[in-house]
Amino acid sequence: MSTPATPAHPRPGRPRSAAADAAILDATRDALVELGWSKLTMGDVAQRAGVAKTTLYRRWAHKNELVVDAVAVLFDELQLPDRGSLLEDVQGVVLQFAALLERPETKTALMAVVAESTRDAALRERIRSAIVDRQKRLVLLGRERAQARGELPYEESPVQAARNADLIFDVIAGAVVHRALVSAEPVDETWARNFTALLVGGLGGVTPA
Amino acid sequence: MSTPATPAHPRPGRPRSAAADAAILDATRDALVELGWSKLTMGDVAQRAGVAKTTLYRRWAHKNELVVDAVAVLFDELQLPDRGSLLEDVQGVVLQFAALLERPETKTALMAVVAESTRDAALRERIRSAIVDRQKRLVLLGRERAQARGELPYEESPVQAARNADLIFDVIAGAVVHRALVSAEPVDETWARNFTALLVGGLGGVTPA
Amino acid sequence: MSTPATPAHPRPGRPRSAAADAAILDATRDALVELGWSKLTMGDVAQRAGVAKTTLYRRWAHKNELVVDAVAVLFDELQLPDRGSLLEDVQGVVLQFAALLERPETKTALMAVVAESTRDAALRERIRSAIVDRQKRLVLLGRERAQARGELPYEESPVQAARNADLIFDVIAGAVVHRALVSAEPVDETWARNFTALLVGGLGGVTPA
Amino acid sequence: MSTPATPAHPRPGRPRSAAADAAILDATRDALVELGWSKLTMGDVAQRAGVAKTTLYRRWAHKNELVVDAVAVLFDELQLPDRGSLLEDVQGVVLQFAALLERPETKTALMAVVAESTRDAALRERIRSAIVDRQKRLVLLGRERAQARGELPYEESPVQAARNADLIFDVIAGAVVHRALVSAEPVDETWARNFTALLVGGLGGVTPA
DNA sequence: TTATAAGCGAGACGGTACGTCAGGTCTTTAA
DNA sequence: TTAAAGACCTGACGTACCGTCTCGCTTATAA
Repeated sequence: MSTPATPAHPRPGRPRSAAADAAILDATRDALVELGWSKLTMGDVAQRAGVAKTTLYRRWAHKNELVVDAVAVLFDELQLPDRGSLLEDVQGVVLQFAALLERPETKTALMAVVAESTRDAALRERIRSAIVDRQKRLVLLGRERAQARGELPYEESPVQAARNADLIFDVIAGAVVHRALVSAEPVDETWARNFTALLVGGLGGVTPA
Repeated sequence: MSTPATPAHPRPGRPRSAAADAAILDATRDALVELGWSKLTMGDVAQRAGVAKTTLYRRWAHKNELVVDAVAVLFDELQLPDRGSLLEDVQGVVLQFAALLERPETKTALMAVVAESTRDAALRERIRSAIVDRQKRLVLLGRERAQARGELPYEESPVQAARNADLIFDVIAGAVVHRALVSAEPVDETWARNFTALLVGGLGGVTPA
Repeated sequence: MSTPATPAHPRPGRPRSAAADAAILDATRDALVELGWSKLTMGDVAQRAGVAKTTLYRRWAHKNELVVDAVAVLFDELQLPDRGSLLEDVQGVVLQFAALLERPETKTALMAVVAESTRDAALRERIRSAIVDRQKRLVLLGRERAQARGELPYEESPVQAARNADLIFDVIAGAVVHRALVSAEPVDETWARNFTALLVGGLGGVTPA
Repeated sequence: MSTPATPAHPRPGRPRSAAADAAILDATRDALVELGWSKLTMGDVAQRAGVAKTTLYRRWAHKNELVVDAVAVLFDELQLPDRGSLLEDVQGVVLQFAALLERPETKTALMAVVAESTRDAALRERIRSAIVDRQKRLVLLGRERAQARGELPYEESPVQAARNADLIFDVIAGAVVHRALVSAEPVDETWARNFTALLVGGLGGVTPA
């Protein structure tokens, strides 16, 4: 997947088909929707993509890496619309994230690759760089806005700021994932409001609807 | 797995071996430690347990159900020691939960079965009844104590109380799981302290170490 | 199957059910008709007979012995009606034997147990005593009649007589079995006439229809 | 098993290994010798041949077809040496055939596949084309020679000639098989002489040693 | 009347082989 | 060198029967 933008000396032989790459990733998402993670097979993906198995393996050595790449792009669609207040901004991103987790591709794939990653450092790194770290931007942006609005104080040190962002990311992402996939309950407006209130106000100040 | 307490008329034929049940669950945990979820095979578990494959399949039709049952009992070890304050109680259970997730059996298995459950309602129900619902006791007990201590107000209605407990459970469990397995960062004393502070005080009152 | 007619001192305990014996043999024949030799299973026979597997195994240790016993009785139905001449007598028994081999029970079972017997001396002996030797009576009777009619000379010695009977038995039985099962062609009146002519007249005098 | 002589456009993909074919058939014969028909397993054959089970199943769907093909070639070794007279020629082929049936591969396999063929038309056809029909050449050649020598008359019609050959084939093959496998008695010089005398001279002219 | 002993139906049990399927690799021909 | 096609090896799958066992129960004879 490391294609140099301008190859100084183009490698000899037939060049790789860019169309194949796209077809494979599309086919992977389709297969995830239809079959789910555990019944998705490399042979089936190759067939859907109209590509030989060798072509697939030349690009992705393992099913889990293929799925991470196929799914990662979906997470980049998440946005943080400015809705005027920290509370509303968080609520908005929670609902967006929940909607993403409702899609069958992500629902079945995310936990599966995370599970695999507990025994595979390379996969863990790929998930982190392709998905997790990229989405921290939402937390950073949200905090910036809240600080600009005066809803949150500025951190005293960059280290503390980073640590803080990580913590908040784990809390928001973790809560939504747990509600949606483990508890298997809907993440609707009500839940999002209650969660946001808890997050902003803390246990002491909780006053759910 | 539903053995009536007092079978009025015991079923005919040779009864199932209780020893086999225990041996299989033990073997499953061992295999999880050594091989992880994805490399665990039914045949291997049977062999480790000194049991025929048919004996295993007679009890558990699928690998994921077997693993849920094998792992569920570990979650029952979680306890909520009374450490004097809500903050310290939460911190304590967070660290306990993190320690549990550090164990190779649970680390590799939990996310995997959750992933499978997204396409399998029966499995989802089994996870809920064997693991999730059983651990909500910790939230309920913690809240009770905090209310007795005057740290938290009493809920106005039972419905609200239940909804509230579910929310808090998702937040705590979700955050710890996300930190430990997705972000793959250690859940140590410092993190636990920061998280607890956030949970109790909310975003506004966050003052991490 | 060696139950003395009048047991001097009947063994203690509950006696074996004679009904079970009959039910098992009937069930075996039924199963042969429906399933054929290779798909017949001990468990299925037991079930058809309304009998536990243990009851079956207490009587017959192996499927092949059971089948020999179940089928042997059918061969005893063969008879040698006196049709007036050696030629016609042979012809008659050939057609009878062919009809027996057309029955699905025997067709599927006979060659199968013979095949098994090539590696199992005990089975070989059982086949010989339960089927083969019992049917030599037909040859002996036929020869007797032919000799009485003056169609055949009397043998010079008992040894030669026995050897001769064995040979003729092998030729008749072998030819019919080979035609019916190996060549898989019908043993009809025409064939029986031609075969009989060849057997009686020899290659030199063959004048088929 | 239908390999076109000159494939105009060779099929795409890796061609099947001819070495695998040979190794499998050899392994099958070895396994027949060591284990016999009923204990021969596809997995074991594959292992002996140093081939994956899938490779085996790609060529032979059933054990019985595999065995027919493995054994058929042995029957092609039968020859009809010119020993000067019809009587001696028949005697010679009888002994050869008996020797072939003494080999453990054929002894255990022949009756077994015939037994299976009673319920499987495709197998029946395979046996006929691979074994039975090919060996009728022996009868045809023997008759030709005898007719040239003036020992046998020429048939009046081709139909009659064919029918006659089939009959004689069934009688010879049937008698030898029955003697060797069903009666389980040796086919030695003496028996061969007696049988030949009976075949040529008929029951009336029988004068065994 | 009560042992004692075997038979019996039911079904669990440890095994072996089945035939299939998926993961990856290798070997063809064509581009 | 890549690509498509498909053969190949490996290893797990879940099932079917095997023949044995362990239950609770029945049915005989002998004490």
